[in-house]
Amino acid sequence: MPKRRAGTNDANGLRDAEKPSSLKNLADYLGLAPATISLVLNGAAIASTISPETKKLIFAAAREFNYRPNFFARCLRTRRSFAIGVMVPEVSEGYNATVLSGIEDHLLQEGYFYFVVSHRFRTDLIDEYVELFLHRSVDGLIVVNTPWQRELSVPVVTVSCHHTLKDVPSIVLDHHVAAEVALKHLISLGHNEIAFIKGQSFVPDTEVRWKAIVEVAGRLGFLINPKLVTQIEDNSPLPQLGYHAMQKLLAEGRRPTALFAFNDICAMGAIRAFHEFGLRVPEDISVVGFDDIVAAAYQSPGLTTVQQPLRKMGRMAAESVLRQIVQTDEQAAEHPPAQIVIEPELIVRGTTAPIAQSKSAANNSAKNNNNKDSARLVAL
Amino acid sequence: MPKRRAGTNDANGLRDAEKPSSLKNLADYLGLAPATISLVLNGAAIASTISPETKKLIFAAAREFNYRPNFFARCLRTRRSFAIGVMVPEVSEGYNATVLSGIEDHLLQEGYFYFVVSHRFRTDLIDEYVELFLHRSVDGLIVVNTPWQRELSVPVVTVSCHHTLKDVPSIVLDHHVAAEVALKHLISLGHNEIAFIKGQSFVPDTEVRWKAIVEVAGRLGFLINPKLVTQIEDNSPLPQLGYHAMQKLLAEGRRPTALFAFNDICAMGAIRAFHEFGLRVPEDISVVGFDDIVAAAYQSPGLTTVQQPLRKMGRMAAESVLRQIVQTDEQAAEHPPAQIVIEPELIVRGTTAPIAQSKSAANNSAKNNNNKDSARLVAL
DNA sequence: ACGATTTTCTATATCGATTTAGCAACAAAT
DNA sequence: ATTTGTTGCTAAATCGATATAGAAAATCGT
Repeated sequence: MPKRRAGTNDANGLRDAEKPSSLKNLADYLGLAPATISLVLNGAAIASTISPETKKLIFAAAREFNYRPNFFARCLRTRRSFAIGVMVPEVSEGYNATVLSGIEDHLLQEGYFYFVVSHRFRTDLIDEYVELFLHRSVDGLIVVNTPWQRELSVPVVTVSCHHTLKDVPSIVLDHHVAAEVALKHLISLGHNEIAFIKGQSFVPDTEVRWKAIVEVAGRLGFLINPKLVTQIEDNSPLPQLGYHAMQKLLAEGRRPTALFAFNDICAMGAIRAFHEFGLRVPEDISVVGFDDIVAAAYQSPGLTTVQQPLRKMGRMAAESVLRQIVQTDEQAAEHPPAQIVIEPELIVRGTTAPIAQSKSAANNSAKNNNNKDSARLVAL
Repeated sequence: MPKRRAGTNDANGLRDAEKPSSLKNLADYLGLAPATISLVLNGAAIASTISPETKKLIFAAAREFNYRPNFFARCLRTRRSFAIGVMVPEVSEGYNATVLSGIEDHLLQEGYFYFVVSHRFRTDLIDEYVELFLHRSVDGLIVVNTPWQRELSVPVVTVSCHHTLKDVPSIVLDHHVAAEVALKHLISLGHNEIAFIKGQSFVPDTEVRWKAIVEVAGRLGFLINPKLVTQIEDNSPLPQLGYHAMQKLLAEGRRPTALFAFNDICAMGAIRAFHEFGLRVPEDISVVGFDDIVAAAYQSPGLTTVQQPLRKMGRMAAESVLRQIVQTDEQAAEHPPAQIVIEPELIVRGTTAPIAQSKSAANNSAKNNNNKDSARLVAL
């Protein structure tokens, strides 16, 4: 049984008992060794040999003084920071922000914090930030929507990066399913002159998605007209990209009956271009976006789009890094990390309609609920 | 001059010279004391007494072995973490994400990282996260768009929190100017039946903004019709809020000629409601949003809105915390922290038009460039 | 030639925890 | 009465840097 000294007995003065915020002070106060307290508070195996009364006293004192072990001291000793580095092209972009929120959900719930950096597709920054992360001893890394080919000394998980590394798990969308639901939807509405906007070449999804579209089109017997395929190139999330792409196409005299855009943002820009050419959406031209960022539902009419469950993807990435981190500690390479393929879903809203629809309604939003399609219908 | 030992001489074996990643190893390699190296690499004042040749050797070795002081050891000793905690209601929401990107810009540039947490307006989470931040020894805190009344032991800066704390600097919008530009714009277009959507009561901007509107309306001699004022209450960033508010209003038989919404998101929801009631925007009803989130420009027609320079506000917040942090080290309370008031700007796009405009154009986007108004005109 | 400086570095305590090896005291077993 | 085993704890060595007081060697002044 430890002999507790009154706080006022302490050489340093009266109110000493009021501030044992370090382990040492707490130990002094309780008349125990720091080691004992640490052992008990951390629930170490050996703590089972400590007498229950002592434990009770320790817990009581810890609570009384609201003792929290110094984070850095602990990190230094245990080599764990309980921090994850997250790399995105840009925080303020809807896609990344939504993935982030999924990541955050899980990490905070598990007691981890995360650092965010935005590289804006500058490869020098990507490398630099990796170094900074390692220097901060993050316990793991989540890389979102970023060209990536590195294995690191800490666990890494990627989201939509399409790398070829064996030991880096990745979360990716099933782009074949995506292409299939979108094309089938448009084809079933009677569209055969479909324009496509491809993503920027530095965006990892671009190539994979386009290959999937080409492959699926072939399988469905749909002919892609190369004249209707455009690619955006600037590094900017702005709808100008889609706007200019479609302006150019229309100026060339092309008149597609539908558009399948690389993402919702350029779909919105494209719609603006259509309006300026006097084309109504969806009466004159149907538009399918990609991602289902929050703004997609805000549009009127709401944007029909291929939904990526971004939040879920972020959450899965977080789960995967944490799993690897714990695994490293316990049984290394037990479950080999794998690629996780996510199924997208077509969200049919107001920007798609059968070809050559009657020219009536400007008030269209309530109408297309009749679309018979395998897809889920979403009110707003 | 230090006598350098060859790495292979070392007791531990051959390739020892290849891994002096700790100060001690580096010291062994150079035949110097750790203290010497630390002093030199940190450019301490006393390092000026160290011979230039030795310094050169130290720098060379540090570069050769890519030496980086262990972050935690350093934090433990210096009581600085070079990390800032950032608290937002929700990362994935456009407003916060944009502020975040401004914060990030400046922090990373200055060698700081940041942790993000989303509290979703749960006051218990707000308190809990503050504790976690303090436990992680963040050097400062940036609190965005969050009810806040605490002073802490570390520097805090708030963005749009409207607290009354003397020593916590805050970045806020000038809501009087905001109300003025918006109301003047609508009034100059001939609107006198203006509907208002107020924000949720738990959002700090709500009350301040509404008071400003009332005050400015009075000054302009504009009569606010209480029957046209609605308030959203759910905690959800979704446009449903604006949608339902306007649905209800229209169902009651009210027919405002314009709407000034609390934010862009509910403006978009409101527009959806107008469409369903067969009202065209802007021909039948004008809409002014607030914030100018990225999606506002994507709409067609583009949303006329009061722009908050969110990114800049984030950047200023970051500048302010860092200033305080450095100040604490040097001359405490030299420049007393202040409230920084930011001027908003009206961005006129396509959702506002003169009252009783001819019913022509569905194709309206290029039109309103003729609006003579003090506001900036934005193409897309 | 001897103390006083200056130059150039070093020893050591510290930051605050974790963790392993092991000590003391007493009970049980032989 | 000695060995063996428990029970209940502690000492001391880390983790890797920083910072202060001061030591050893070289230079200088007289």
